[in-house]
Amino acid sequence: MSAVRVRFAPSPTGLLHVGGARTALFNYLFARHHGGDLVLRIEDTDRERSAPEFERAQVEDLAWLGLSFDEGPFRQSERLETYERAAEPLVGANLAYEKADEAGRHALYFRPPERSGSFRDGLRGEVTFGAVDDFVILKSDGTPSYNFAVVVDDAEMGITHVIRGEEHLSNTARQGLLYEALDADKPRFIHLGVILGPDGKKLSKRHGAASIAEYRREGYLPEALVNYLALLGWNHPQGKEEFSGLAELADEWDPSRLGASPAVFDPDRLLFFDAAHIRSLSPEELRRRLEPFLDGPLPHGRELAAVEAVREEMRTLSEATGLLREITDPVDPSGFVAGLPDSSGEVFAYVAAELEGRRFDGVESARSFVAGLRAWAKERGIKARDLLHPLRLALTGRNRGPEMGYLFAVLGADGARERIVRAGEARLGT
RNA sequence: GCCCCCAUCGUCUAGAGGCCCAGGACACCGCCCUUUCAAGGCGGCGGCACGGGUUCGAAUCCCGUUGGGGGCACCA
Repeated sequence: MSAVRVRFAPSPTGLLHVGGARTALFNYLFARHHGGDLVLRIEDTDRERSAPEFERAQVEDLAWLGLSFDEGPFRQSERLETYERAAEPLVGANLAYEKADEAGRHALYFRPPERSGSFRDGLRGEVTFGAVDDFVILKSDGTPSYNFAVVVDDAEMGITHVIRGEEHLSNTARQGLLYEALDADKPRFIHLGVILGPDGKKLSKRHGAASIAEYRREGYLPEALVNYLALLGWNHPQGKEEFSGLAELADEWDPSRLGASPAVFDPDRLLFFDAAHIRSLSPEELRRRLEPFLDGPLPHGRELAAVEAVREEMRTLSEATGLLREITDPVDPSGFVAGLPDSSGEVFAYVAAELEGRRFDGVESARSFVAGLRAWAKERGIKARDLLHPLRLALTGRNRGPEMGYLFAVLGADGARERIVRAGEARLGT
């Protein structure tokens, strides 16, 4: 059996979408699994709608996802003679004819010898069809039609497996007829179920953030998107659902686990995977990824502590700024001092004194400082709650947030002390 | 209208005749852990679209119905 060769063939008429990304991903994984090649082909035969910016943007998004190609990009717009040449034998065999429309434009039509037939789909078995009409193969502007260009290219490029969305099922009938007329070997076809929006219709711009670029901007991790998309129409033999990234997926990929049903895109589940992948990053790596999403520098000298402090709660990178602010925003103690327990005065005084001249060397040292405070409180007969909750309020003004150790580590001993002193003063003032 | 595809919890899915009065994950709810939120652990809610067959036995096979989706351009 010859080596596997697959392709991803987007048309540059818009941004890379979730559906396209998933098709690209499955082609990539299929190629990797079989040790074959993945070809990138740009289907830019629509002169009106195609634009180089879209091609660039899509290539960039694919790269961002980590999907690399072994060959290409090939552009159909640069292969026009190939299609013209391919059409000649069809004309000669009387299987193609020219016809003009009302506007006087002359296009070349294909007349299939048979109007029905069948092809084998990798996920559905034999698909039979009927009622194929004549269709255009060369448009009046000299560019090939989609169905013709695809067949000529897939044949010429030696594509062994065509993996694409199910919306192409009816095209495959036409293309099959073309392969036969051209006397070319048909590749194997695998049509993935379409991705649906929440309303059950094919996912599109109407459904909101459906472009990969947009997910990138919103701070989703490419590995999370890949993880989520991989599970749309595919599953792991042992039911494994969390994959660190493309490398692991490629290792565990098994094409026999593909399904043919449509799947509804679920933003909640994507978010879950994103949060999980964020939590699995090291503080250093997360800091690096966070860079473009922050609106200012991280607390100087305490950058990694800040990253760790928000890592647990973050679901997308863009949430980091807000979460960080919840720790570092200035605090106005007047709002909460009235509700503080009586022991707070003693707590604030003690902690402020303990903080004097101290330095935290990362999260661990802040944690052991907190452990010391706990021990002291226990000795003094102060409940952990009456120690930590007033402190949390003094430090951030909020009654929710990351564990206490992070707060000290992010604010620093001096910063924390200042806030505690002010809370203590505000308390006496009431 | 014509052609085609699909059909298990709200969603993603496991299930390739007995292991299933259907398992996992997301979401949701509750409990535990915890200074709090989140994470984590435990538990709950919730599904084989319907009708006929085939079979000792069907979520699993066949037929039909219904439902949903995709496609029928000189767009790809």
